[in-house]
Amino acid sequence: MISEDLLLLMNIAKVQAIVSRKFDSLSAHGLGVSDFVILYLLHNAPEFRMRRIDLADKIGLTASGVTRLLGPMEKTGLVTREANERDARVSYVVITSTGKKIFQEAKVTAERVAKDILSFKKNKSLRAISELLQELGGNIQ
Amino acid sequence: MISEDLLLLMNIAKVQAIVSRKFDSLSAHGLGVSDFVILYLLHNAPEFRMRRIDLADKIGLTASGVTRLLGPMEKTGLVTREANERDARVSYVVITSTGKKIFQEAKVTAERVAKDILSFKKNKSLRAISELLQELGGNIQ
DNA sequence: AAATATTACTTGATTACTCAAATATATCTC
DNA sequence: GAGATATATTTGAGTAATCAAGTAATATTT
Repeated sequence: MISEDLLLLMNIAKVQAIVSRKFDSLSAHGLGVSDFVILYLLHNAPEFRMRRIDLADKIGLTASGVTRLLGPMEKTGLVTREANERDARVSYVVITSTGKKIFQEAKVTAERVAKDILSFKKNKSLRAISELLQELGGNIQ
Repeated sequence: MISEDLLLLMNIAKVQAIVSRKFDSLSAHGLGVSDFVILYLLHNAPEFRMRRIDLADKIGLTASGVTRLLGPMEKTGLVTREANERDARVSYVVITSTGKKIFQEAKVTAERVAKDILSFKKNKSLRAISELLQELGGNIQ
């Protein structure tokens, strides 16, 4: 009927939909999942800054999507904007100290959710992806 | 800094974002990814019909989301609505012959995209999920 | 150095969802 | 069999993204 490849990709989509709803608890910190990942990336970036385009690439969204996400984050003071002296097209995103603080707080929540989702994993070594997806609710066949 | 579990989930999100953009080619058939999956599930369901709630569960979305998706699909004649004689709360979704035809056409496209995305997989046996995600662009660290 | 192409980013219009609440029906409990 | 609870679905309001097109600056070609 349908290939294993296509099935796998449909199941990744399903798992992601389920998982992203579980991360709704990040909203207690005023963050969506993508906001959290952005803060994570900036927190680990050299000088706490990245170009928008590199951020987009790293997080797997389009430049447009990143622009939309950053708007509210600038407004609430999680990140700021800084120009590049050599190239006026570029504007860096920099995480603020508020951003770092919120990230640390949200990380606790996110880790708890992640642990909860993957709790069945225990000490077994890494399984094949389809088994993992199966256990995560990816059971389209 | 951050657990492997959380990293894994962030990478699933990233991969899904990348993959779903690649499936944009389904729009040539007037479908989004979720529309395609709905048609697939109905196509394989007994009597080509499912309750909305079961569809939601199977696809991994909320009942609300399913309602929103089905509206346009009813309008374009891919599916119809049928009542349950025993339980007036329930309305079945049934795939139409048009829906079946469009599904078969879209399946060709979807299979091509899936094959393209997973082409590197070749005949190797299933790899561990993080390696797979890595190859799919899930390289957040 | 002028013309062309490329890159970084933003914007307008749209889609695909979410949650919380509402509605309607069915099922349980006493 | 009346009242309380549970289930299936829809709706209102909002969020998180998309693409295509636009702007502005830089880099490349001629």
